[in-house]
Amino acid sequence: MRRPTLADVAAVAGVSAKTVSNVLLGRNEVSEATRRAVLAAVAQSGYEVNLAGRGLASGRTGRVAVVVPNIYQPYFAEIAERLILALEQHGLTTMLRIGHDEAAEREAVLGPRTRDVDGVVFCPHFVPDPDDVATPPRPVVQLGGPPTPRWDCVVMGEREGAEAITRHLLETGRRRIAVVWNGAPGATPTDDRFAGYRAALEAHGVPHDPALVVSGSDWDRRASGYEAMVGLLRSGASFDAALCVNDAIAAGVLRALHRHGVRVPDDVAVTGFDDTDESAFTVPALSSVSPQQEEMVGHAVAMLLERMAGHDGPPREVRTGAHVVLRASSATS
Amino acid sequence: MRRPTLADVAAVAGVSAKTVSNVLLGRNEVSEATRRAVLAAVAQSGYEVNLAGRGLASGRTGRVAVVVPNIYQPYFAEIAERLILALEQHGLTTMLRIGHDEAAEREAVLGPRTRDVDGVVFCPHFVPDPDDVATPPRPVVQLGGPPTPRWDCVVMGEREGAEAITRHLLETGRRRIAVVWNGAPGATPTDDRFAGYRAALEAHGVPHDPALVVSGSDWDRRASGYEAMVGLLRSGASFDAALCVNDAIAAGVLRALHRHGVRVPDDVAVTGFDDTDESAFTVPALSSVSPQQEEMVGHAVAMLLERMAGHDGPPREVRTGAHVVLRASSATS
DNA sequence: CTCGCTATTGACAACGCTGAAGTAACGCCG
DNA sequence: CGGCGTTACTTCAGCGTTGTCAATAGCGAG
Repeated sequence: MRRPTLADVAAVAGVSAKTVSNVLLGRNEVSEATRRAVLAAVAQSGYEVNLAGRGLASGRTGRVAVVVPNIYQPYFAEIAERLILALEQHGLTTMLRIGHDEAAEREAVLGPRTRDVDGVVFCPHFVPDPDDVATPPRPVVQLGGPPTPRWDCVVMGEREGAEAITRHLLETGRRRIAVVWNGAPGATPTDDRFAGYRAALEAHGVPHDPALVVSGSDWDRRASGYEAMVGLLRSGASFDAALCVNDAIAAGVLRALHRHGVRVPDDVAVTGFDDTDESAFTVPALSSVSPQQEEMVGHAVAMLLERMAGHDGPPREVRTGAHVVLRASSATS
Repeated sequence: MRRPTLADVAAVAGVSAKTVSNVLLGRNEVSEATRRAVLAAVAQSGYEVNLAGRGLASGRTGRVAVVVPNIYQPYFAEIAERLILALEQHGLTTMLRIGHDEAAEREAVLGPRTRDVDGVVFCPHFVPDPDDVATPPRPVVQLGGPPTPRWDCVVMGEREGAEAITRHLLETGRRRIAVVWNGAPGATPTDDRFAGYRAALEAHGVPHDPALVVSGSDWDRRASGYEAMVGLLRSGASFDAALCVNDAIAAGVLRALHRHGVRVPDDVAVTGFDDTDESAFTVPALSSVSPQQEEMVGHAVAMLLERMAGHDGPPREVRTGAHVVLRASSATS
């Protein structure tokens, strides 16, 4: 049995195909009586629009690409899930693209393989080279990371959040704060967090010791935090806190400290970032910085919809907040 | 500047649009010289196929829906990520659908909103009612959960894995094994795991105590495991092991035990399931059952591709293995 | 009663691509 | 050398929808 088309519905309702189309598109130039008749015919025949046909005729696809570095990290998984659901609310389907490495990420945002989408929401892991970034062929909204003046950006309070949690460490008496990062600061989307850390140190007149900055080989994996912390312990450096770039890294750090008999928070306070579901369940529970994901996603979707509707102003930047969530891992020693 | 079409490429190459199409589709009725000329013209003009047009003409979309209950759980996140990448290898793009609740899951697999896809890969969380399940309007491959005789299934060794890890607990002297589940056994896709547990008990002549079976309110969240274990502790039941339905639940259980001063593994051994990235980083590290995800995904994609290519045999069932990974949480007390 | 306006609806032509079917040109065989 | 199968390509129609614009009806004003 053939899938019903507009023409079939039209025949049932006794109107033209175009009128059915108008009803389904919510055009207002349809009388109430016709609308009802058409909707009844649609329901009766089980009609569902064919997106290929619509796409061809209208030039829009009803699809949006969401580009994230991965989804094994709860932070990105949550973002992606929220985006999928929010976009679905607006009748848009999501094409999830994984920007594993720099090339994949670039390709997903700018390249032709992400074809036939009306827009892109982009959570960067690599920092796009500003000179290199061509104007994308469709609306792009960036979520997180340092803002690019190339397209609309939603920025969480990365700097503020990092500054606040560092301040918390300083105020509870920590002075030698190790930094466990996901790459050399200066080339990651988390540079703003690092800047926040530096600012807090400075405000407290505590010198920054580069020897306390470490990073693992594989960004964002728990194993990477573990490895980095083991390296730091072996180096013999002394420290009384570990500021981790995110919760996954912090989980690895906690494990490394536990394994080496370092007590948390008694000997070393540990903090994470992102306040993922996991942070409440590590042992001890992890202090973290909570971004306002709901709000971030809302802004991103709103801006993308505006752009897709034709808004053509200059790139915008929306800032959302972040607040510190204190748990046992950074309690006063 | 208008996006180039087949006709534009054809003009450059000096052939008909259909010939360009043939080249791009890999049809073999094209001479080598023409093929080269066409490919050069494609490269020169920066042509990219318009999927709406292709879809309309060919009746296929090049899209596949992947339905998972959520992606905040690392297990499903990994599955989804692997599927996306594997399907991409075959030129298919993925529409990720979240089957939050029973209705959403049902709708995503069978319903019309998952429209315009050539096939579906489905990771069940709810058990579809066999009588209720209509024949889906497109190929479906199920990944995990109890197999349905309705479509192709890839089953991991759920029963065997659960039996093996329960046996391990029994062999290391545990006798009162609490079961922390994600719902009442009998109505979840993890029933096979429960059956494995029962089988192991029986083989060892250990009686099953229903009082030791608990489950939290919100399946699969760490908080749910925490809550369930707190309840069990309060009940005053005595037990020397906790068999958890998955790693997330186990993480919550570990936390609850830690909080109540119960030593793991000395007083109580804890085991998880799925061997997610997290399991190596809990304190203590979590024994778990590792499914062979790579293999599962490979089978699923292969079967789906066959179906999409028109294979029309009866539903098939592929079984993959599972093996126990021992870590500190279940070491001999 | 007629004109002109608005509100509603319809006819038609795309949109870009591929399947089916057709057409040359070529080589091979009897 | 004519017929025939094969190869390499082309022509044509149509997939299901929407944008454009024309057509019609209804209605109030003059």
